[in-house]
Amino acid sequence: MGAVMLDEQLGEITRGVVEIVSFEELTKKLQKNRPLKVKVGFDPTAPDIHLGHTVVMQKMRQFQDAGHEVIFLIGDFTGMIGDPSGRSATRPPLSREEVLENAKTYQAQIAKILDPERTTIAFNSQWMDNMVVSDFIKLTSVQTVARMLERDDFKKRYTQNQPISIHEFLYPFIQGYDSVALEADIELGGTDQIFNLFMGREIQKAYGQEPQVVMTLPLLEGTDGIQKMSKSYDNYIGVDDTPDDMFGKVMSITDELMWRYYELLSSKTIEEIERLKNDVNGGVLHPMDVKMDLAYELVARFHTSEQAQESRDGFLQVFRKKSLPDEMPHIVIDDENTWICSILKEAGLTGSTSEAKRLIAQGAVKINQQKAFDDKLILAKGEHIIQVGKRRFAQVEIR
RNA sequence: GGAGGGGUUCCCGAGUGGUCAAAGGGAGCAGACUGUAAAUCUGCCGGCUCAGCCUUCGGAGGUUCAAAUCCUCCCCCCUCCA
Repeated sequence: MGAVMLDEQLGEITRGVVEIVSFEELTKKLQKNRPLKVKVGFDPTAPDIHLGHTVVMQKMRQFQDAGHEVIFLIGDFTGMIGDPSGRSATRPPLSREEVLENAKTYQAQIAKILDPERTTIAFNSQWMDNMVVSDFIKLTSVQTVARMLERDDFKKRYTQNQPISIHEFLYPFIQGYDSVALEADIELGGTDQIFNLFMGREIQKAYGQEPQVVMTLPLLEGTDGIQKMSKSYDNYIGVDDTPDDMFGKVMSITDELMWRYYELLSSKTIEEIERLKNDVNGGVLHPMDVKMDLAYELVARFHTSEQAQESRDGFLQVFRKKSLPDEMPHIVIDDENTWICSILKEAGLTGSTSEAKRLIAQGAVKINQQKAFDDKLILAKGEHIIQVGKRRFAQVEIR
């Protein structure tokens, strides 16, 4: 590899990265002129890949394109024990079948970003299942309790009298040992993974391996704009979300957050994004239009540009012209005396009949474009369009 | 093993016998205003064909006309001591 190619590769690979430990080591590894093993771990309990994941996956893709080997490591071993990191709610352990099922879902979804031909999917149960206790104790001797308590979330919980169970201490060792088993050259992760990533280095050194280079990537905030995007906070946009959902969710983020999404998700360059920002601030461009472009780009990436076009049209129709969408769920009610609140619940427009009743009282329900205030209403036979709030629609047929 | 503190509705957190489906905040939802948003204001925020009823305050029993609140046993968490 020549000096020019190396520089080019370094530039691309380090773009958008928060921290690299260390740049010198990375350079040396790249000069080895062999495909490097790039490891990234994923949790098997939440098989839905969302935009937050794609930040690191995009980076994986760049490594692939540069000819390196990417290992998509599924932490099924820990998943089968039951990772308690949600603190109060101990997650139920997954069975082997469930893990495999989730892995399949992963495989289907990662194909949207990674090159499946050049992606190795690995499971850490492959080496962890057979580790004997004496070996495991030896592994844990690499680190001290004081060092473990330095970790941010442990420290926080410890000082706030929150429980920390022993096995939570153990997970970083397993993750670190995964790097030994895989002989990882590089490990990528979100900035919240720093501790675990460094653990990999320590453990590799203890096992006589050259320590992996650690690269952290920014965490994407969820649609609430506050917490990191995560399924458990219900603030995520999944790559498998329907085009309309995805478009709508992107449009619902704040103008402020939109720029963060541009930076971390869009294929636009920093300069282009700056120009957009200036134009919006200067009143040349409308923030809504800029947001729609982002929504379009993302839907087009994870679905198709045709679908992105359709979603945009549908969005404009519903929100700008305040007319009805072309397509909506269709449900059939066989009993013509069905209570309106039950219909709302059956159609999935509300979570319960109680909620339906409340929403009607608040004027949130429209039947055939007319606000309905009577929760005793009985719909006549035939087709009705029911709307709840701004974006929930259903076509109901009473027989 | 000992002493003390604690487990409340999605989250945080008040509540020590009736006025408690349970203060307050957050999140969420809806209405108004907008640009679909943000900010702001307002309302809702366990379920049920619903002016009534049913199920909730770690679990199981008990006392009482009446319990999240009192008693008994159990489970879990935290701190200090051993």
